[in-house]
Amino acid sequence: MKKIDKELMTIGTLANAAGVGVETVRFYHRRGLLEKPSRTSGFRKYSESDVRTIKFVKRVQALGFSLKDVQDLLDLALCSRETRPFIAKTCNEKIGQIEQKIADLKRMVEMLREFSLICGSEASNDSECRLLDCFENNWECCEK
Amino acid sequence: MKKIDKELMTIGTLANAAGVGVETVRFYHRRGLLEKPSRTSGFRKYSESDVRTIKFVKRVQALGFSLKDVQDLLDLALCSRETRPFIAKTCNEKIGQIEQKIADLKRMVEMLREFSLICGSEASNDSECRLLDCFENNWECCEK
DNA sequence: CTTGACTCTGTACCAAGGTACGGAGTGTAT
DNA sequence: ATACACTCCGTACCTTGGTACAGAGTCAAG
Repeated sequence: MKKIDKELMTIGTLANAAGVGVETVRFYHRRGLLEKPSRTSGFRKYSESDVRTIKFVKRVQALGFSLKDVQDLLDLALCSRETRPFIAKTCNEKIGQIEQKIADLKRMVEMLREFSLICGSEASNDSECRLLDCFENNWECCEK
Repeated sequence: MKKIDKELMTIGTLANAAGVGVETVRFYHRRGLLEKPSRTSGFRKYSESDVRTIKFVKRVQALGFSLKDVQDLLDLALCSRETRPFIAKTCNEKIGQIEQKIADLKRMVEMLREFSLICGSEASNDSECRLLDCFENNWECCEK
């Protein structure tokens, strides 16, 4: 049976725990998303915190951010007197970007809802129109 | 001077108007995002509606959707009696996806705001913590 | 002390979404 | 009627974010 060290796991165990492939972990090293791990005799050794890092990467990525963006977030490194202004600045930039995206997505949902309501209901007419056209024409093309 | 036809422009004019490269337009043809244009003597001819299509593609794409997703939206083709149920279904699926994304992004913003407030303000302590850790530990690492 | 699962490094490959290039044809202003 | 910008098609190449070997070394159980 394999010896289980609560604190130090090998790359395979880490990958499994984080729900990614071993190659992905190594790729994240190359990209600098994971810091260089301690090694016992050539094998990389990881802790729970690495699992959390990878899960964080995956979560942020799923929100439409690039690995570069994720890196920025991870690099918001220390809460210290010197780094505070930079942290505040970076956070605010990122917040601005995300809020812009949320606003756009909301408009998109509005658009789809309206399209569904007007063009997808039984009451609508039979004019030929596409989502795109409806959007551009403020839905007039679908109304009676 | 080049003859300007209000209704029919060549690929270069289209690309320029839509803010993309000529090659991108041709690529969109290959992908089926733009329908086959009429041709005068071998040259593709486009109308204003093609400009709008490309802008739409770019907008939706910027929200984190793939070209496949964009194609789905564009293919919500006709408001006719037969296509209505399908339109309603597709719209609702897409709405669900987008709302999920919005919810995730909102949580992300919350997280960043809190981090900025706690770790980026003068009042915070000097403990070393990363965004990631703060997130995982419910911000306790940064509090006095 | 061997065996089998695991790890190492390096390089090659993949899909998406373009971008660039070569060689030929077109069209229009002068 | 010629120059020159624009277009055609096909193919090759680029970046991002991984995946997949190959060939060698390592660990731990039996």
